[in-house]
Amino acid sequence: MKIKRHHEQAEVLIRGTGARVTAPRIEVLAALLAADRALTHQELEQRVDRGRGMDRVTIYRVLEWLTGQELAHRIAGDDRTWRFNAAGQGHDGEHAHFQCNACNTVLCLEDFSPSPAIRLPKGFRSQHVELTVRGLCAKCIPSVTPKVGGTLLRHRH
Amino acid sequence: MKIKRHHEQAEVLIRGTGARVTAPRIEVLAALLAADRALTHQELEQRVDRGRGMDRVTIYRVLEWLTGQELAHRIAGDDRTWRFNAAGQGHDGEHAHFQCNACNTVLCLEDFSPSPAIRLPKGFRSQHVELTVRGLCAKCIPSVTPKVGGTLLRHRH
DNA sequence: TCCTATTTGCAACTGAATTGCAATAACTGC
DNA sequence: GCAGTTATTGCAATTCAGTTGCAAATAGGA
Repeated sequence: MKIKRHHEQAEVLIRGTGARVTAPRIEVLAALLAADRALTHQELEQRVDRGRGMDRVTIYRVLEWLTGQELAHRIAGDDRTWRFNAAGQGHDGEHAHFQCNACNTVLCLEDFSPSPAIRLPKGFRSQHVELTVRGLCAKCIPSVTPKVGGTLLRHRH
Repeated sequence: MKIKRHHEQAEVLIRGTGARVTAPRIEVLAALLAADRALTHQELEQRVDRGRGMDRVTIYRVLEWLTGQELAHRIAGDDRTWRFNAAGQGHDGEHAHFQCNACNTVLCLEDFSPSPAIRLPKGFRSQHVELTVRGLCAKCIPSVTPKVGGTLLRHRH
C-alpha cells in the first residue's frame, strides 16, 4: 500500500531530526511525499484533515518547521500563496520550477543544466539561483483555443 | 532637474497609450522610472504621497493599469508582496532578477544569457522563463559576519 | 463651457498567514 | 509502566497585502 509507505518514510525522516515525532508532522510530510507537485496550505488541509480535525495553524507551523529542517521546500508562487514540496526527492540544491499561468500549479523540474553565469552588481553576493518556467500545464492547454487569426485566445472561466 | 524629467517621460508614455493622462498615473510611473530597483506598493505610497493625499487603492489600480499597458512589470517576491518596475528600460522580454535574502530588495539584472534548454513534462507548454538569483545585496553584506569556523552566520535583527 | 465615460476616493471586505496563550502530549529518567 | 518537563498543538484574535462596490470628481471631446 503506497500511502502507508509515505507515512513510514515521513516518520523515519522526522525521527532523524531528533525532534518530537508527532501525528501532524507525519501526516503533513506524508502528504507532501505522496504529491507529484507542490501543494498549497489549503490543499494540505484537505488531504490531512480526513478523520481527525487538525488545526490550520498547526499545519502552518508544521510546514514552517519542515522547511527549517530542510525536509520541505517553500515556493513563492504568482498568486501570493506558498506552495510546499517534500525535499530530498532527488532535486536538492539548484533546481527549476514550472508554474502554470492558468491554474497556478507548481512542480519541480528535474534536469536543470547549470545556470548561465550572470553578472551581479558590484558588492552583491549570489547564494542560490532559481529558474522558473511559466506556461501552460497539460491539463490547461485544452482550455486555450488553438491559434485563431494569429492570436492566442484563452477561454474565460 | 532629474525628477522633473521622469514626470515628463511618464506623461509622454501615458499619453502614448491613448488613455487619460491623470496625476496619479504620472506620479506613480515617474516614481518607478526614478527608482533603481523594484518598488513595493508601500514604497510607492511613500514616494508619491508627498504633498497630495493619493489613495492606496488608486495606486493599486494605477499599477494594475500600468502593468496591463506593459509600462510596468510586476514581480512576485519571496515575502508575498508585489514589486514593480518601469518596463521599457532596456530589459524587456526575458530578463533575470536579483532578490536579497536579508532585505528583500529586488532589482532587474541586465545581461541575461539565453536560458538553458529545459525539458518540460509531456504536454506542457513554456511561455516565459524567469531566472531569479538570491543572495545578499551590497548593503546587507556588512550585516553578515565573515566566515567563522567555516560557517556563515547571520546576525539577528 | 457642457457632457459623458473614465478615474478616483472612501469604506468595507477578503483570505493567507501570524501571534499569544492555555491545554495537551512526546520524550526523559525513574 | 509512571510521573515530570518541555516542545507542540488548538483556539481565538489579529495583521497585512490586496480587492470590490459605489458615489463623487475630472479628463477630454463636442
